[in-house]
Amino acid sequence: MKRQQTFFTEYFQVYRPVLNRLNMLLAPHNLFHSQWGILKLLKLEGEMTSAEIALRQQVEKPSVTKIVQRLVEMNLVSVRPGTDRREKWIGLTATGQNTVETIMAELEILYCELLNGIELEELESAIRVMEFARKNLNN
Amino acid sequence: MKRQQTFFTEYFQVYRPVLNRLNMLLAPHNLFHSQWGILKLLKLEGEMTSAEIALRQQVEKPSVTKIVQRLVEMNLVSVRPGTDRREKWIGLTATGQNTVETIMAELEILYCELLNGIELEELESAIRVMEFARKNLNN
DNA sequence: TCTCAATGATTAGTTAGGCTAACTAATCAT
DNA sequence: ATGATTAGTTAGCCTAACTAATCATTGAGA
Repeated sequence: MKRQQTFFTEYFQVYRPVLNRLNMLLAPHNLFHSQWGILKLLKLEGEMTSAEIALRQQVEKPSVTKIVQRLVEMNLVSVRPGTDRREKWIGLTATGQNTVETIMAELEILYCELLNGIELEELESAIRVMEFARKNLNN
Repeated sequence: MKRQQTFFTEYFQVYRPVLNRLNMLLAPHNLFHSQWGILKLLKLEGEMTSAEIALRQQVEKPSVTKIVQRLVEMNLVSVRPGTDRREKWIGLTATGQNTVETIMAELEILYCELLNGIELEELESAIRVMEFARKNLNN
């Protein structure tokens, strides 16, 4: 088997375990993985429209609508109309900011634990490989 | 942001694109990602029981039951009773073997394309990092 | 030997989170 | 002004996961 195949085999093999662990960490906050994905995006990049979230998360717009509605109900994000009145700008509430920061701190611990003992240089290589694949996929 | 966090951020960010691409490749074979996961497992490791598939794929047993039922309907896997009559051994049919081989060949091309230009040494690093994380997660 | 807890698998029912198709509302370009 | 495009939503479907409960079989101990 080619090493490229080994890479993706390993990639998929580690996905469920890491997802399960992530969901365990999110459960006390009543959040699921995809909700967290959007919250983190809004934290890192500030408010944006549904369409942009969809693009960034590589899902269709209706999927975003549904998740954002839940996040609004939970008072983690809020929506304000844009000057282009078709647009709705979605951003974190104060509660949302706090929640994201708390979870990020918890995640940092988890992630460091999981990779504790890995050489930094290897980590950088791994990051580069995945960035590379993602750029290739976007074309 | 710590590099460990960057790693996992990048890891999750590449998941949807790569999954979408994989599903595109699987669609002509009328397969979905989770079905493919089980088919590949059976190809690499030979026949096994539902319980073992569940363990290996890190999902609950009822999830396996449902997917295997579909694969049996599609004549890709078959089930034979074990000497312990509670057990059912699940394995690829001849058709299943062929299908898996075909898809593996297609995937090899895709995977090599996606990583074309990456140094082999970097690839090895990335594989090691993910293996390492997976082992850590299993404890 | 008989009982009963443990194990393997299934059934039933629920949920998140994807999708497409079809829609409304607003904007833009002729 | 009007036709096309864009942003977002709604409705309805599907996959793929989950839990709880059930059935059948096994094996170990009284």
